[in-house]
Amino acid sequence: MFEKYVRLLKESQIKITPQRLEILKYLDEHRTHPTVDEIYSALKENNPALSKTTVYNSVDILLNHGLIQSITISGSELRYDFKHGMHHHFLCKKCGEIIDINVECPNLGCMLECGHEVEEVHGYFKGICKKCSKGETNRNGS
Amino acid sequence: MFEKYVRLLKESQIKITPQRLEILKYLDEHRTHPTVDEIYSALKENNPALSKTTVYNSVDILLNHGLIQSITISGSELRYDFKHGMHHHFLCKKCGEIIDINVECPNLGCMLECGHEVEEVHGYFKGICKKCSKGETNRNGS
DNA sequence: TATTAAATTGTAATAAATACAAATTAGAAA
DNA sequence: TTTCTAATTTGTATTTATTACAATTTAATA
Repeated sequence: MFEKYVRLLKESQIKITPQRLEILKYLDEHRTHPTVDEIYSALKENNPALSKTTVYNSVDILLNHGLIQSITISGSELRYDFKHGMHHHFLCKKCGEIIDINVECPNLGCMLECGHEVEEVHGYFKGICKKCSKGETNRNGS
Repeated sequence: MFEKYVRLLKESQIKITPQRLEILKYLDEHRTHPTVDEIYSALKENNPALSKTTVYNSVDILLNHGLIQSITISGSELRYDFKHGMHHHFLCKKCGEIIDINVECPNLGCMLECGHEVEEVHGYFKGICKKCSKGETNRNGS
C-alpha cells in the first residue's frame, strides 16, 4: 500500500510519518494539482486529528527534497504536483481545470548559456480548454 | 510625459484617470515585476491620498485589457509586468531578483494541435542567477 | 456647465501562509 | 523490547495578500 512512498522518503532521508506518507500518496494518486487546503480536507476524512500546519510542513519538506513541485499558475495560492516526468501546464480560465501538457522546454540550453544555474523549469499556458471551447458542461456550470 | 499612456488607455477604451496613468507609467519604467504593495508604496510618495484598493482595481483592468501581465513565479503573491515583447522569467532563489529571459516558447504550435485556445504563455525558470553563483553581493546580503 | 455612470477611497472581511509553544512520536541506542 | 531524544505534529495566534462594499469623488459626455 505505502511501500512506494516509504521507499521514496527513505531515499530522500526524510523521517517517515503516517502524515507524510498519506500526503505523498494523495498527490501521486490525485494529479489535480491540489492546494494545501484541498489536501487537508481530503485527508481529514480518514484522519480527523490532522492539522493543516502539518500539511504545510509536509509539502515544504517534500518540496525541498524534490519529491513534489509547486505550481503557481493560478495566482494567490500554491498548488502541488507529484513529480513525474517533465511537463507543462494549461489552466482553463473557464472551468479552472489544470491540464498536464506533455512537452519539454527547448529553451533550457539557452538558459545555461546565459550563465544561470537552473533548478526548476515551469511552462504555463492559459486560455480555454478544448472541452470548454466546444461548449460542453464544466465544473463551474457556466 | 503621459502621452504614451493616455494613448494606450484610449486604444483600449479604458477611462483615463491619473491613478491609472501613474500605475501604467510606473510599470513601464520599472521592469522589476513589482507586487501591488510595491507599486502602492512607490506611488504613495507623490500621491498620499492613493488607496491600495485603487491599485488592485487598476492592475485588474489593465490586466483584462492586456496592457500588463501578471506573474505568478514567486508564490503567495502576484507580480505585474508591463507588456513588452514575449519573454520568459528567471527567479533567483538567492537574491530574489526576477530576470527577463528573451526567448519565445516553441511549444505553442503543439498546444494549438491539442485543441485548446491559448491566450497566455508563461515560461519560468528558478535557480541561482549568474551574479549570485559567482558569489557577488546580493540584496539579501547572504 | 450639468449630469451620470464609473472610479476612487477607506474600512471591513476573507483567505493563504507563517510563527510558535506544548504534546506526541519515529527511530536510534541501550 | 524499552528508553531516550530530537524531530514532528498539533492547535492557536499572527501576518500578509486579496476581495467586498458603501460613500465620496471624478471623467467625459451632452
